[in-house]
Amino acid sequence: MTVEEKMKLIYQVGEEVIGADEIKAKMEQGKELIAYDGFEPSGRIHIAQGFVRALNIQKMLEAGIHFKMLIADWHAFANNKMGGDLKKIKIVGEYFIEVWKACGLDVDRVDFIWASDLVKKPNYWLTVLKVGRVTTLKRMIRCSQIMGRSDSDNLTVAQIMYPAMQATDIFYLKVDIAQLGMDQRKVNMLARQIADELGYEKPAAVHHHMLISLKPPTDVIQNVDDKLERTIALKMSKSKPDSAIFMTDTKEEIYEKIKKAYCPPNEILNNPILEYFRYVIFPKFEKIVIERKDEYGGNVSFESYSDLENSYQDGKIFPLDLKDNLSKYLNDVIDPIRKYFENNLEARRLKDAVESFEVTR
RNA sequence: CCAGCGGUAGCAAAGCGGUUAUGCAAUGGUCUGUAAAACCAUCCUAGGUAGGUUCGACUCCUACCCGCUGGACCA
Repeated sequence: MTVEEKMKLIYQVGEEVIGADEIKAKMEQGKELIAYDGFEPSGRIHIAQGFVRALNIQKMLEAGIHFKMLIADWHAFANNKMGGDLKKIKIVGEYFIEVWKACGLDVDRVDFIWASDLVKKPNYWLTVLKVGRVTTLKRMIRCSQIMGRSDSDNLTVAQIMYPAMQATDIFYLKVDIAQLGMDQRKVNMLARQIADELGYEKPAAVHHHMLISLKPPTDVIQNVDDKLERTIALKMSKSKPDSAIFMTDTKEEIYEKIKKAYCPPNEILNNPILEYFRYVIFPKFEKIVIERKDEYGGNVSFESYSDLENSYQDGKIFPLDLKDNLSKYLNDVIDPIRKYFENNLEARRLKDAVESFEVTR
């Protein structure tokens, strides 16, 4: 695979790529690049964290990039997830890995690294302090966005340390590409900025798109000017069941949530239904068929997302037809995962355990 | 450690020793071959915790817990 082809894959993953030249240069030198993502094991897993995440990792692997997945158990602990119960957090972490396996992710080619192990490395905490030394408190607090908090929240000291840990993770995992969601942008930029000063490799950043909530945007969100703020305000939320499709949703739940979802006719911006087609369905199926009754125009098929988008914008597809077909495809995506958990005893035990836990925000 | 102020439903925010706060969210309905918007209805055990006063406490008193602000101590 040529460097150009690899870069193309990277651009498929990233809605934003920072430091593309740096990535390219390293590839041309023949260096094996390391990318990473991290996640807080915190309750349920929605379709973006599960299925879409697996697709993106697979693409990075395809581009010949070594992928490390940091299971941020200590971060989740610091952020009061699962009531701060590390045992539960670990079980949730193991469960997430099972979900990715079920999604067909080639887990043998991914390095799963637990934060609880990483923090034992020599001088990890010294590096956290070093990050702290070169970062003002205000800037660190602004980074609280990465853990789903805002600067107006009453943050604990552990939460203020969290971004410093995450920057340290980037350095300790020897990351060339920080491949996380748009919501993680602020730390990645911090890490880029301080890398030279602290004597670490400067990471490039490939930020993937955040799927927007199925619920309609409120006026408050509409009025937010800052692009990043908007993205974060609009994203799906684990704590709002109707805002997202979960990997564990039943067929009925999928149809119901999609039916209730926001979907303005002819509108292609901020339309969650179209987003699902773009980011979930088209990457999985080369061609999709919108089935509908003859009286509404009969079946139509599309080979690319942009064709579908154009048709929708022109009013050639009625929102409900789009929705019902989306539900069908989503169920096709999730059904094998359901079966995996039904048939695999160990996976099922993890899932049952996770579902018995009370989720804390 | 001390003082002042505060803690009310998922969130925000009032009054009141007895009689519906309210807004947003949520849920149901009407209207559209979806959703949204609009309109109507619903929201069940709201009152930090434990006691006390009282016929009756979210409201008054005491203690404790938590938060905010300021101060003291230390340096």
